Amino acid sequence: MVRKTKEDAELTRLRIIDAARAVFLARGVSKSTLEHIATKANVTRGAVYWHFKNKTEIFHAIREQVFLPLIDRMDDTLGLAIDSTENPLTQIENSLCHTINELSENTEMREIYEIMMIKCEYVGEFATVLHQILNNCSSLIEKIEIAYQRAQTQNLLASNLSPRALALDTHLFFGGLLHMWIKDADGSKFRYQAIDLIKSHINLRRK
Amino acid sequence: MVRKTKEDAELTRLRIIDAARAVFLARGVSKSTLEHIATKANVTRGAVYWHFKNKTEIFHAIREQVFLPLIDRMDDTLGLAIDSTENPLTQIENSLCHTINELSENTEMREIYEIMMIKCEYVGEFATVLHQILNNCSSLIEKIEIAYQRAQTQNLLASNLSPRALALDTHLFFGGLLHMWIKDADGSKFRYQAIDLIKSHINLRRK
DNA sequence: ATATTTACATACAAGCTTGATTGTATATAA
DNA sequence: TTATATACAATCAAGCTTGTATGTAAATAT
Repeated sequence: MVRKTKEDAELTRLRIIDAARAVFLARGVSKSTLEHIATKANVTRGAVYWHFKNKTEIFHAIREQVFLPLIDRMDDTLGLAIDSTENPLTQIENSLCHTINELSENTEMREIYEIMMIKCEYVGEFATVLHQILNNCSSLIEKIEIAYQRAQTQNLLASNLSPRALALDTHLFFGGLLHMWIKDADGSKFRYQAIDLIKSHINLRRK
Repeated sequence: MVRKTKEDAELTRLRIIDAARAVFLARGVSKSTLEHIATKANVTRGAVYWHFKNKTEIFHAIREQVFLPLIDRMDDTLGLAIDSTENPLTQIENSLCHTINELSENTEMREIYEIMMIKCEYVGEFATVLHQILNNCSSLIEKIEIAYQRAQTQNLLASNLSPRALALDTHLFFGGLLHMWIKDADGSKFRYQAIDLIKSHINLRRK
């Protein structure tokens, strides 16, 4: 039997993506072969080539699985809905903690982050991804800044630093935390205290 | 003419390392060939294999060029000499700014950082490097913590966060900054304001 | 009912990379 | 002065990847 129904085909597409994620994680993107991926997905390279043009396309498919929903969720957790009533600083804290908790519980997301951060070389055609990352950062910073502006308006801030500066500092802190969280695979250095680190970071700003 | 004097041989070794740095930067470590490196260094693969066992050894040679001196310099700039009289917070600030300035001026160092951060896949034999990175971080954090302890003793701190928590926050901030600084190749997002970001970060702690 | 896609599997050609081997001219040690 | 180790260059065999081309059976359209 060869030809499958459309639903079956979509399943094999997902199986290929899942397989690619496992293979990328284990061998790194560059040293992962379409044959590796196909074998892991219990198909042949023919199937892979049918669904994807090449390895790069699979990579982007994996990336989109996690990073497309990411931005939207940020809006929620950062309380950017206008009628939000909670302490903005607490909202920032919760938003960051929420991401860490997601990473802890969501294996798929954790693996994708790990691939993007330490199992991938941003060179050639992958260099464009860097620009996407930079742009994501910009929009994230803006959203954090808005929250800090609300905090400032409500006279909740301990320092007289601008919301912009606070947002940049928070973003860089969290970027660093994510990197360390991922690299600290056994959890002994950063993972176990990530939530505390976030709370300290925010407490430093509370009046 | 083939056989060179010892000094000549050492020069070709350095030429190979320099070439490897350029090739790694341009093509990523995984897709860099010993042939690429040899050609760039104006030698044959025979010379490369004479000086290095394989690509991994070249990688480590490049890494040691920058990261071995790094730890020592940190001791200086962080003012860990006991007779240091300057404001500890200013010393931390200067230390971080000094690293950024080094990255700006020292092409070699900047390229090596870029290779290690976004042109290399930490998998297989490279995974051990992750542990080295984690350990480096630990010692760095300790040194920053000592400086914050001095600041606390001198009653210079605005918050009542522990020196440990402040050091971790600073380290994560700076790690994030380094990553963004490297990724922001055209300098429009982070590089141009890196020094200001550091000063804001430290000012947040000043009484 | 037949024609035509679809969703793969199989086969093939080409290039690339690696490691090993061999060759060799020259420093350097004895 | 001679022997040997050094610092490479050149060659070779083997395997691995990739892209493409072709085959094919079943689903779907007509």
